[in-house]
Amino acid sequence: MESRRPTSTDLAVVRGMALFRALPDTAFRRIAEIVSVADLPKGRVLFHQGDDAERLYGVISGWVEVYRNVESGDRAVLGLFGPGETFAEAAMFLGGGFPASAGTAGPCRICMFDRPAFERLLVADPRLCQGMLGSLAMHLHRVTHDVEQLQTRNGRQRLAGFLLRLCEGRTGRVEVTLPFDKALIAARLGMKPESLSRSFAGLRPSGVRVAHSVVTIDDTRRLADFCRNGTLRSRRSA
Amino acid sequence: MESRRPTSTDLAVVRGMALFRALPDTAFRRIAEIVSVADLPKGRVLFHQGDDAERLYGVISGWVEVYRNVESGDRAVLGLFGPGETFAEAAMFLGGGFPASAGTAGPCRICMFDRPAFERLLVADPRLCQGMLGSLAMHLHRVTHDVEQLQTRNGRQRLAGFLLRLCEGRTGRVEVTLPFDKALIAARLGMKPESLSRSFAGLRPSGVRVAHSVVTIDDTRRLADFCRNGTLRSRRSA
DNA sequence: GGCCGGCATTGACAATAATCAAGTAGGATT
DNA sequence: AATCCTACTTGATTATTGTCAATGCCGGCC
Repeated sequence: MESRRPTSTDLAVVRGMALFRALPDTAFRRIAEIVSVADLPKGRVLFHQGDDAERLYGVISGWVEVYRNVESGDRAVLGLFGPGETFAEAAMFLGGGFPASAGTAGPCRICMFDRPAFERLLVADPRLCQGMLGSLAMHLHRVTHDVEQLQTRNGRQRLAGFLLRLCEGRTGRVEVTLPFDKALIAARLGMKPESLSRSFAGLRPSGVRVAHSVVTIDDTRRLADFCRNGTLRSRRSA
Repeated sequence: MESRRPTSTDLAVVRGMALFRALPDTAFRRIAEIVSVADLPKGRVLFHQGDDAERLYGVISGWVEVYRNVESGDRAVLGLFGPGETFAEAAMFLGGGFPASAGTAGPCRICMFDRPAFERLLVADPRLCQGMLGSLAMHLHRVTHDVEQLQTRNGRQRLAGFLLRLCEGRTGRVEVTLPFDKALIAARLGMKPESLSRSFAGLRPSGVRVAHSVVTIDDTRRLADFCRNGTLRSRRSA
């Protein structure tokens, strides 16, 4: 993988990462010295599960997919990471092999920190340590949220939740563009592509229409309601 | 909740927790000074989601259940913690409210660390910080594993995996005792109690028999095989 | 012992999702 | 324009799970 020094625009993104946000400028300068970036096309593998975890990664632009191949042959998508997000912190911290694989879900620019250099900074700066704790805690929350979704919601509801997160706070009538392939979305939501198609169809009564990769949501509140209560009936609750 | 000072046996368990394992004795003495323990009956709530995260918890003996109540009325069990394990680290570190609730899954003895005192030690000792990072990383792995299971395996397979973990390395013909209610196991595996019953029934052909809370596994290898490959057919793979 | 209550199982059915097999629609290539 | 390819959709069928209702089983309690 051909890597190069970061531009100042790249550095601006790195500066905003949860890991480094709390650092004072002087400490961040050390970080800036050890980061390298690379532009990658879609479908490139960053690391395989089992590889030595010798790097920490971050996304400058585009999306990265973290997944595991299970023995039975299929793939569990554990996370999708976008601009400003870091991943593989835990693996790098624990050392040993990566517990999962990662690859690009589209063309993207990533940044990397070599383990030895990063670790030197980590032990030397308690604030970086705090940042690392914060990052891990956030990842933990996110994954925990996935467990909750998988345990308590059906496919349609999980898709509704996914679409609503794409809205990023906008409400009412919203049009969003799916940031990656539907097959990947399906895997991310823990279902097969066929089921995703049918789930989209099942959301039509809740005001969701799809054309190519553009999704129109008539009313985010209505969709949020469906996400919670399942079918269109309103009764039921604890 | 009536709490008291830890006995030396309690402290031995605390000493072995991943959070503190790497600390030298002198540093651990500080920890020992701020820990308190409490004996609780089954069904006691430790904290509710939303409560101020003012404590870090650990289990001395028994089992604690961490769960979330979702709007639609049902409950997602996010984790079960046994002797020597800590939980709520992330919440305590991030501050704010607990993202989930916790309660005892049976009679148990827990230990607690108040946030202000613990945080003072945390910022003062990089090794404690490392321990915290290690703990969070482990939790992250565990939860990630749950996502993988939920995404790629059906109920029977997840139950098989659960039983195998109860075997703790023993192989061949093994007899295990379920450490808590079946309703809780069901919730933990992301299914309804009825489905758990049927899953147990479905594992009979793979050499699993249940009586009360005692499960007999004819051959762990056979069960592990089922856990991977699903049905009893042997074909298929990547 | 007989009664009661909680947990657990079973049965019948509906809902949800996987599987297998065609089909369709774009986009790129030639 | 004809083609090919890939991503996606749809249809038919089976497998898996949830739901609701009924029952069984065991332990505590009178």
